[in-house]
Amino acid sequence: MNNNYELYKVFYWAAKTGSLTQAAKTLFLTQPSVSHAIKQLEDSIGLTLFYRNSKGVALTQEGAILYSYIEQSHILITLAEEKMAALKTLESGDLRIGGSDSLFKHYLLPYLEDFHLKYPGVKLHLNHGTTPEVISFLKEGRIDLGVVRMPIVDPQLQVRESFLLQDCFVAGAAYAELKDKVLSLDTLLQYPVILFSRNSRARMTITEIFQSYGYTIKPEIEVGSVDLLIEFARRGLGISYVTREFVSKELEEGSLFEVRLDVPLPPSHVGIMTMRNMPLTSAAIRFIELIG
Amino acid sequence: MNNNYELYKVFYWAAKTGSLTQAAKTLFLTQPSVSHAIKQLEDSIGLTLFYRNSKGVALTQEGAILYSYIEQSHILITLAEEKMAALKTLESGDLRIGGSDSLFKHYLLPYLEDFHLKYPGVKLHLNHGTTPEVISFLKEGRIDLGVVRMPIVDPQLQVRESFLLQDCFVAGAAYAELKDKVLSLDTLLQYPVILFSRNSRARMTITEIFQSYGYTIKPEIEVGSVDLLIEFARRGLGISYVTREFVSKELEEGSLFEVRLDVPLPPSHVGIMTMRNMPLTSAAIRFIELIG
DNA sequence: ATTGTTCATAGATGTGGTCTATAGCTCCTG
DNA sequence: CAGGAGCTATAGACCACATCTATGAACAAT
Repeated sequence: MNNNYELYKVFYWAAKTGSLTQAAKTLFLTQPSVSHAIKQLEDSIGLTLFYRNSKGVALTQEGAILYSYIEQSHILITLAEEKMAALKTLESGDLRIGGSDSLFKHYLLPYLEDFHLKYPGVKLHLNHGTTPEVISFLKEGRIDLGVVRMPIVDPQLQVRESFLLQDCFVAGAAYAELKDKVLSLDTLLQYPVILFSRNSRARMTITEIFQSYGYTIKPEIEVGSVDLLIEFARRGLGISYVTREFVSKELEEGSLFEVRLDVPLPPSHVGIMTMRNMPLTSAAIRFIELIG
Repeated sequence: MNNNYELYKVFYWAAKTGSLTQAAKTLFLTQPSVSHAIKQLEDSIGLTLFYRNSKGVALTQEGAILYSYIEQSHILITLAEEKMAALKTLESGDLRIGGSDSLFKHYLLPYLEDFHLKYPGVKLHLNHGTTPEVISFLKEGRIDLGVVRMPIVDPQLQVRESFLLQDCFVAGAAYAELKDKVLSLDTLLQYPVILFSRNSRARMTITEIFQSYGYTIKPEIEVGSVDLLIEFARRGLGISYVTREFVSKELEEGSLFEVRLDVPLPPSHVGIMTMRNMPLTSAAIRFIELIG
């Protein structure tokens, strides 16, 4: 017995409606097709499943036993189809994003809020980590997409450039004398510099920039979060290297000002990473469109 | 979404084996057929279910959710098919028989034992009742077949003639003087007659026979079971009208003897009744063959 | 490089699911 | 009792579509 499952669908409706004619209407078939399908099923099983009379059909004992199984099976398939539809329309599902805390807080938050309002059925899972950690999350399949600073070079990953971010040095009132100056790199190095402690993209970038000009940047203070970078700068503990967009509020209100340099600091994109050649969930696709 | 269930079978095996090629082998298809089927399913659902690589396929998040449903569904269908096979081969099932106690005890018992030994997986359900009761059991679908005395005339029923039974009058030692005589009906009526009390086929038959000869038979004693008919005759309380085959033991051992009459008592068949135009279960078919 | 996997694609093929038409049956109704 | 209105079964025709063969492309391993 290696039946075409389609026959069970026909059987289900014939049994449920008690009529081959009704089943045919439900399935958009003709009555002879249904009659034929039922006969096929009966032949392959080797048992009579229905008795027929001029009012329709009724299950035999054995047909009723079969129905008790097929009914359950049909319910599951129906649930599955409903679930799939829900996943497709984002009434349901999961979206798992990896990234740094600061990107979540300063850059992704509005998008996350927006997405959650539009698709409240989709559960959001945020996993923070450094860029290499996020990449391994992706490769392990623990997240659907990663949001990190460019550049990323990994043949397994597909990276979409998103928002442009500009890092810069900022200071607070304690260094007000620098407000209208344009500093050279070696001048800057005479001031205490506050850098992000972890192996972040930004930390690597600024180190490389100084090296390319023949200097070595050594922070006076290292801190573990962007919030502390900002806070320390405000309190006059030094000059922090931060992403300008993350301190826009402080720059506006004047609690921080940008320390300009005589060399350009290259901007960097936020990259949306996904696994190359791996299909995305509907939720992930939609979220990336949203950021787009 | 109104999918061909057959696609889910292909999906199940592709997911389970993690390989379209393996799934194809399992399903006795070619790999392109499976590939095509999966694509069809994905298109109709509107979601990607697998990601493909050179090692095979793996479920996406959404595919995994679908699989969790389809797997259960598949298990149920497999169980259903196994159950059907068991029903067909009589490893499982039910056989519901209606009839009189005396027929069960004196006639069907060896067949029931035989059947039960051959097919221990089939549960036997015995429902006793008078002939009209058994007929309604049948029509209500509470039994698969009825075993009663012929003749039965009912257009809804199909009746197979089975064993031939011969009713006769028997007496015990108290009436030893009748042993070698051949009695006329009116002579017999001078003795106390013991008849079955209920509206049995045998009771009706003997009443009609006497009436056809112009006599009325009125029992001295009426009893409610064949066992009592036999017991009362043995104890000399009268002459019992019983089925000869049911007292064969007593006739052999001499505790009862047949009272011969000068008129023939017509034999009657045991009839196996089933509903006309209603398919029988495998168990019922097999049992009827066995009696055949 | 070469070989052996994998899945995808294109196009040919033919099977079998579906159709139309019709018959047979039962029940109901005027 | 004839006629109609349900129902299912059967026969035969047909064509859609599931499946096939052949091939390509990508990747892994040797």
